[in-house]
Amino acid sequence: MNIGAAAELANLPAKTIRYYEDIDLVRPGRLDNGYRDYSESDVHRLRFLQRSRSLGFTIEECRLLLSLYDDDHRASADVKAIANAKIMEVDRKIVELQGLKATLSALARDCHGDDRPECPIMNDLAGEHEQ
Amino acid sequence: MNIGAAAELANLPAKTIRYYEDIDLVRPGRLDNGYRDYSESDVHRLRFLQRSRSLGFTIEECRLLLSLYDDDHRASADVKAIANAKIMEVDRKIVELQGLKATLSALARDCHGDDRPECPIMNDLAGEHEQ
DNA sequence: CTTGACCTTCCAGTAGCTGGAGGCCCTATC
DNA sequence: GATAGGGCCTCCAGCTACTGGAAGGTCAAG
Repeated sequence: MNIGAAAELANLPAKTIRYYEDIDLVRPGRLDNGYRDYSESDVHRLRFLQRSRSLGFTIEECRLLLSLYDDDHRASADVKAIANAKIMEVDRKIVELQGLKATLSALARDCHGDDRPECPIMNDLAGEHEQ
Repeated sequence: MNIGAAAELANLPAKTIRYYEDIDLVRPGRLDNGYRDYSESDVHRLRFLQRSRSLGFTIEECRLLLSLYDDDHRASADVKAIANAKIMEVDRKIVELQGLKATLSALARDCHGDDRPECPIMNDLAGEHEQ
């Protein structure tokens, strides 16, 4: 099948699929006219990629996950370890963003938000704070 | 003062400061030997930048904030609007990450994590799910 | 035969730096 | 005066994960 059809099935832009081929994540065949030709299993890999990307895994993590996907003798513990590492990473990010939000909210709360220049937010940014 | 001293005071790498000059966020003078020469007010701008960046503002938002910083007749409402927009953005991101975390946690919870290949995480990634 | 949709490759750009090469400047020490 | 070190300079490349666009080949329909 052509790249357009594969893109449809995998829910990925064709551009992205070509990119994935560039970085060796998927290797479709080629037709005589030069068009890429995707098999069912190629499409499975693409769907796997779009799902793992949408879950926040980086390309390199996806590469690792795909190799486990291909490995009949994998240990589910290895997969779980990757997932747990990602969960902790996501969690750190959440905490960081919550901190940001708290700081910004406190600043915004104290700002009159009128037509005068005086502004606690500006004061903070301008250095009225010791790191 | 030299870039090294400015970097120290602003808590930014010298490389980053040169980059900020490249994109016209700060314009230090030059000494006869070609070295950049930072004034107190340059350092204030740099500190402003590092603080706003650390609060999650993009470079373009920092540019806008700096222009308000320079504007004696600014309305604090304009600053507050920028902050509020950022808060909402951060909030959206938090919600997204919490969703990710929930999905990943559910998958990890159901995975035995032993030496056998069977794995609910892999099953999910492989498409045993209808979007 | 032409039109339009689809496919191809290749180049460039996004955000915000960061690393490194190659080379000049400055100060101190021998 | 020579040399060693550290700091400074510019310029180029690379990072992540695509995305847009140009220039051109292919295919099916009318």
